[in-house]
Amino acid sequence: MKSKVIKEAALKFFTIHGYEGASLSQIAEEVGMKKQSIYAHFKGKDDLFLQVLRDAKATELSSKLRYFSKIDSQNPEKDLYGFLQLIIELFQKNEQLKFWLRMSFFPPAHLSKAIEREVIDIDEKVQAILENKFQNWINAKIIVGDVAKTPTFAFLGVIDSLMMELVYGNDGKRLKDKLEASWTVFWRGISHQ
Amino acid sequence: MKSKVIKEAALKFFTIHGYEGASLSQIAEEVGMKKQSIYAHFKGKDDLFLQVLRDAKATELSSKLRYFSKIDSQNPEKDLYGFLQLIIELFQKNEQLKFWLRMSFFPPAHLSKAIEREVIDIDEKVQAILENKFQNWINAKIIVGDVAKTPTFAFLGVIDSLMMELVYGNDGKRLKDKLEASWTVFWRGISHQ
DNA sequence: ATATAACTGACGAACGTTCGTTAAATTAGA
DNA sequence: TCTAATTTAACGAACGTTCGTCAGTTATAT
Repeated sequence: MKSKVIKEAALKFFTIHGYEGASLSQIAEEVGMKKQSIYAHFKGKDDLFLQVLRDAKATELSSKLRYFSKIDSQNPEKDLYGFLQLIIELFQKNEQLKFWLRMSFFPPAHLSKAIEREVIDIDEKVQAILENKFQNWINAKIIVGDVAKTPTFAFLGVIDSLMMELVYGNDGKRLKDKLEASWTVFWRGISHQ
Repeated sequence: MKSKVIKEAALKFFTIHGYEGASLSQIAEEVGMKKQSIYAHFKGKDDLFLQVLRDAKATELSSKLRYFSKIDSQNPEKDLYGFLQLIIELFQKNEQLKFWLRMSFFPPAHLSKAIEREVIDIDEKVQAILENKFQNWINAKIIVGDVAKTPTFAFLGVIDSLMMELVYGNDGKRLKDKLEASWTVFWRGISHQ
């Protein structure tokens, strides 16, 4: 109960200030208690951080898996663009994806190994799903190409650029323009014409 | 002279640990002196950081401008792919681009405004150059499209995804694969066929 | 001799963490 | 059901350490 509130505050400050920049006293103050009281719920700063990390991972993974299981996979144009919109939605609905992104690329040094493991775990799962779907679309001659790896990696690149735009600031116009441009060129690049 | 060595050490630790995670004593030890001696060269941590930031900005901007002034702009396939390779080279030659990337997206909170100004400054310059070149290529019917903004933003997206891959780790194979995939799809997406 | 750059020493503040204590909530036994 | 024992969650105080910073002093070099 209370530990959930602490984790929410921790998520916020870890996201804004990073691991080193976020202090337990800040987090505790946000919740309305003293920093010592955090130790009644967590073994220390690392423990708190890793629990926040694993929560964020679980949220992100389940969101993506749910999306892939929901779609019928017969219309790549709709399915893939919908996936990009899902990411935008995830980013704006909660802070977990932004936290995840920050820690994926700039982890606290003494926890980088543990973080890397979690990141690779998600990345491989998503990549495998996408590669499978692209292979089916190629076989069905819905999109062009011979190996599924090319559109998969290119699409992962579109996702990366979208996330960079999301984290960059909240210029909604610019986000929309860049997404539209990347998507237009990407789709033209993998579809028959 | 010595302040250059200090800035190099500072660049290293700011890049690895971020502003809050990097300490003056670490930096001084790397150089072989006491942290108090840094104050003979810089007014404080912020001053050191901002000078490192502006050095990184200058390096990045001049590298990119030099590239654009060097090419003949008659062969977009070669020019654009060459620009991507320039970025890889910049990333591996010095740490400044990685530092720049980290601080662009996750700046220390109390300096975020000053950093944002510098980032926008570079971004706008590069974007303007690219947009101009793309417009010329469109007019010469070398690439498809009606408005230059679309390929420009899409290419900026490819750059973003490339940088994410560069910062992600040093799996050279994966970097090569993702770059090749993104480039293949991007080029097919903007070229006649 | 003057200026520059390094040093030692010390400062207040903040950090994460541990301790012992208190008060409230929960459980156990009669 | 009433009481006693236990657990939980918060607290103030303090720990040792590190942080960035400043003042005064010594060494180096022009």
